[in-house]
Amino acid sequence: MASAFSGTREIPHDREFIREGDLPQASTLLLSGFAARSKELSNGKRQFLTIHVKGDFVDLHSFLLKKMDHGVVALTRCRIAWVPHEKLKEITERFPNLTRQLWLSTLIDAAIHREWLVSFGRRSSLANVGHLLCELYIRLSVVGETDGFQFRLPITQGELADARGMSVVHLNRAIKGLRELGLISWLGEKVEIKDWQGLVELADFDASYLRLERVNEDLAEQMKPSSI
Amino acid sequence: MASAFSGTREIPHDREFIREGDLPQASTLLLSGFAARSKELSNGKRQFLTIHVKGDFVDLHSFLLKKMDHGVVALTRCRIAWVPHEKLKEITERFPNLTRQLWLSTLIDAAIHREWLVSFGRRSSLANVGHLLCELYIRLSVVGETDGFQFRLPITQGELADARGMSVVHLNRAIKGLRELGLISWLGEKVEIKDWQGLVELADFDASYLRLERVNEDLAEQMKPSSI
DNA sequence: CGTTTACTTGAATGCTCTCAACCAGCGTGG
DNA sequence: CCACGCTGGTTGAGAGCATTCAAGTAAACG
Repeated sequence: MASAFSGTREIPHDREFIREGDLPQASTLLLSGFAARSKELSNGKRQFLTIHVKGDFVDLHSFLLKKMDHGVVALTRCRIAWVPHEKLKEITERFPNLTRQLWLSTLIDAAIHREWLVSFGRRSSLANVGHLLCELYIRLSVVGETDGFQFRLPITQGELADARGMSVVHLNRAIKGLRELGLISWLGEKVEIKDWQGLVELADFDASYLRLERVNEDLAEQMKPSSI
Repeated sequence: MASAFSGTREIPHDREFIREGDLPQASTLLLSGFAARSKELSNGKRQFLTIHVKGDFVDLHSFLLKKMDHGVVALTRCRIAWVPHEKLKEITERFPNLTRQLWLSTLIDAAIHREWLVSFGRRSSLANVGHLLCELYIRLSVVGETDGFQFRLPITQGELADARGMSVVHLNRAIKGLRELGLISWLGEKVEIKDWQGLVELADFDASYLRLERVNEDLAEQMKPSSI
């Protein structure tokens, strides 16, 4: 067979295309657009757990975890492809190398979770927001979605607030603070980091947790050709 | 060979036995005691990322992530065993089933991270602390370290504060609050959950993310006998 | 004993949230 | 074409939450 992926699909903006409690039979790769893993509390509050960009597996973990402990929502229109779990199982039986890369990809997700935990628990609100911008900048640049220090971030402040565990108002003021420090500019969907070094210091950002070796791209590459 | 584990060691209380930046050549299993993954900021603040109990792999992810993005500190005296990464590699080459179980174990770590993210971002301080108590209660009961609704938690409030992303004083008041609601009692190291249902509701706790199938124990079991 | 560590409490400060209002841009229907 | 309603961004104000500083208590230890 030519590819591990079994199909492709468009997801409209704002659709929660994977739901908490689901038992997916396939794992989903984000081909384009932005998505977020999301968890809701019984009081209606929402917390995002990761923001996904082009090239990310959004629920590779469901292959072994079976039941989704969170949903995945399309923050923009998204294009996705998917790999049946059966195929993943076959990969783990026959291709140890690729298996380790898939495993690694989920480990990087966990490393991102850990940085977020530090942001939520111990960073100031400016540093918290700044850290996310650093993370997104690096991840987007790896997949060729940046232009110098600029990138498109088609996400509302309400969504960003859910990604940072704060209220919209407070998030807005944090952005204002970063602007006033001359660290960033933000017009519509266009974000520009005006002072990378300054932002990195403010946010205590160290990119090494992201493993810039283009893991996900390599992954998609390996699963595409007739190697499987 | 008889076992994937290549040795055993005692770690004294309070020792950070794995450090951020390390490149471990082996992964560590906690045989007894409590440990915490820990990250420090340049301003000196500390954030714990998980609390580990008997039976947990504390740095299985270092097998593929190579470089530790956080340290691991012994909260009590600990007994550990370790598996060389070489051995893990061999396992991934020859034992797909065991490989998936190891992978799963790291996925459960990530699921715990996600619950903590929700706690930090969107739960009240009482619910945040309550949620950790629920989590620890379940995890300890799985490894036979509970007695009814009681368990030993030999961890200071300062450490608990680092695990919840709050100040000691505030953590202390949250515990006081839980006590006053009649949900728990806490004398020295003895914690008792007086009203499990009430605590679960307050904390919005759903244990399914922990995968109670005793994953880690099964794992240790499989790696012990002469199957490898 | 005297010292140390951990827990507890009070008080003041500062951070963050909610509520509320206002503005700008955009699409729609009259 | 324009008025209208909608969504998203921005700001002010007050209330409530969480932090820090400081002090006091209690148990553990040499």
